[in-house]
Amino acid sequence: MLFERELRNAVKNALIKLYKVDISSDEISIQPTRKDFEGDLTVVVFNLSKLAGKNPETLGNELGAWLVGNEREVESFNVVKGFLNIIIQKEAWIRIFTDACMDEDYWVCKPDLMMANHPVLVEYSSPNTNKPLHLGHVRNNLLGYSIANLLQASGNKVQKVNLINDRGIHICKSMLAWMKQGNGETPETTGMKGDHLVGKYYVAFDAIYKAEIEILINSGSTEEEAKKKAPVILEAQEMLRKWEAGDEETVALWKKMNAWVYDGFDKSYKMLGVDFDKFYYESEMYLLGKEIVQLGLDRGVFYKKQDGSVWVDLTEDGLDHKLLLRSDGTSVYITQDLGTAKKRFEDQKFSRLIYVVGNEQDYHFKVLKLILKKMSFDWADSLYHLSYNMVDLPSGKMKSREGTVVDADELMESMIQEATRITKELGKVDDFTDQEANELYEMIGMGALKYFILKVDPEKRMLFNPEESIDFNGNTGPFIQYTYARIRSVIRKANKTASIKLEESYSSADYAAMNEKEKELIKQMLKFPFVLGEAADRYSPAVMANYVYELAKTFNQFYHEFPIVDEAAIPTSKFRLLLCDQTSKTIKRTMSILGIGVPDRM
RNA sequence: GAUCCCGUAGCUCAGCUGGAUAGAGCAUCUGCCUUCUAAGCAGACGGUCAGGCGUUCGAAUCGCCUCGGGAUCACCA
Repeated sequence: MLFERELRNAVKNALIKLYKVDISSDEISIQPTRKDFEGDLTVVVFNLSKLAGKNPETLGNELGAWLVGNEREVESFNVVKGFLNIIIQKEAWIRIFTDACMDEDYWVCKPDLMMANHPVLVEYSSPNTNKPLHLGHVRNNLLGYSIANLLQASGNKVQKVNLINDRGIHICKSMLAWMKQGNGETPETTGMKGDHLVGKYYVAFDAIYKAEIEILINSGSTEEEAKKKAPVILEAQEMLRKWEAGDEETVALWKKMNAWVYDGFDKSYKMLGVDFDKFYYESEMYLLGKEIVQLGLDRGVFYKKQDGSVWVDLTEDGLDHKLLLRSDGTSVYITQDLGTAKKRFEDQKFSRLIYVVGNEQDYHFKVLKLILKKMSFDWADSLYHLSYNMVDLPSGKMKSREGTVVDADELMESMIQEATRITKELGKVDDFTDQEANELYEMIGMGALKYFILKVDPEKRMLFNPEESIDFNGNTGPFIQYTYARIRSVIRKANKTASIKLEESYSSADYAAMNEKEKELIKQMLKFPFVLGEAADRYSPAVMANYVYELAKTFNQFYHEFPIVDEAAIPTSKFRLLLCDQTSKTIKRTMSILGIGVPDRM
């Protein structure tokens, strides 16, 4: 935090000078002063009072007096119940703020050139190609995209990658059902989005499957047997074998239906505003696992059973034995991930590899990392599983097969419709062209959705109630967008006057009578790089979301209380205009990390 | 059964490596548009921070236990 380090050192010196007590500076606790007290920074003196042999009250007063006498920027102090509140000179705040306004580097972390050849890989989205995206994927995509932005903004070179699960039994199920019931339907003939069309047949497969299971059960099979013996599942498995054998017809159908899905995903990604630097396909990666299995066997980390299956013993790490290769020689899920990780390191020499994957796979990634460490790849420690929690409905967990999923496309559509309705009702777009208005509806609707999801800490499970629409008032995306538009509007107004308009440079001597709200705004803006750092460390866009909300809120209070453009008070107006401009920039910058756009008018 | 995550206002969520009287929004109620956008501002109401024990000058935060919710532990992915 601003001034924190300086104050820490000053307190350390004071303790030496006053009491001959020398302690390490991180034993000194400094925090921003709470709102209800006067001050900028607060030194907690309880633990110091023991060392100095003074009671907290006396120590606070003596320390405060010393700081005022010896530190130029400390203006005054007060002591309340063992808390030493320090007041920093207004001039210092203004000077630092105006300097920061003219210094891009304050707000943007320059990329570290040393690390340019060691990018951070962020893997996210990673959908299956048998059904459209749902709300869970939305959280994944928004988080992944935003975290990539976050890391980039804090100086990393970032590569966004999407590992598409395009092969396996699930896609065979859709293919099979389409062959049986599709009558040659395509996205073109039906007008359906490709991913939804394929999803329709995935559901159709399940219906056939269930019906067959029931018949088998009625004719005396147990449920377990029936699930294994149903003709349609056997057909799907046969299809998978054909696919692996490269059967032309099967591969052609697979390519055709996957292409439909990709076309659909493209549209959803575009609407979500997310993108990728590179796509990987499991169909191209799944064989990589075998190499690593051989390597593990060579190194004696893995072992082979009689039946030919390959395992790793993790019991000494408190886990179990884990299968790495089936007895028939085919690879399992984790085998692919092992191979893929190794290949990625060889190709990219990443400094970090971040997997944005739901917390139901915590165990998987724990094992993945552990195995790589056992194989003594030193980059294994650079793997990080960004484990986010589920989105729940009031009825509980979303389940594809029970039809209780919230479809991503429908959700986005309904958000935009809601934005349209409210915007029209408020009469905000009477002078907009149709195109401008539509762009605005989309920006607001998507802003509401994205903010709603991103403001929640990734580790926490969150609840979405489809019955209640997402708010547009209060702690929401539109509130922040509105604040931005409001500021831009003020600046447009000021720029019409010759005397106040926004200028390139600003001399800090113009305004000394800064009020409390102005100071609060300045403090919040100067906090930006610290907040960014914290958000990046914690991989948490929620930190940025909560920050920008606080900033917007503070601005609105300031806006309400003080006139900005006033030709009878030009120096004040100019200073306030600078505050406005910088607030809007900070809002825009933060929102863009969240992947949310802000409008000039709304 | 074992392991991991979570439990803060009626609802949805903040609360950083322990610090002052636990904060927002929504909902309910009350004010404020003839001055820069009322998607706003100000106020009221609302809490045994799941419960207990412990560590500490100080615990929503750290440790242990109990209760409640969820996830994972496949020759599935």
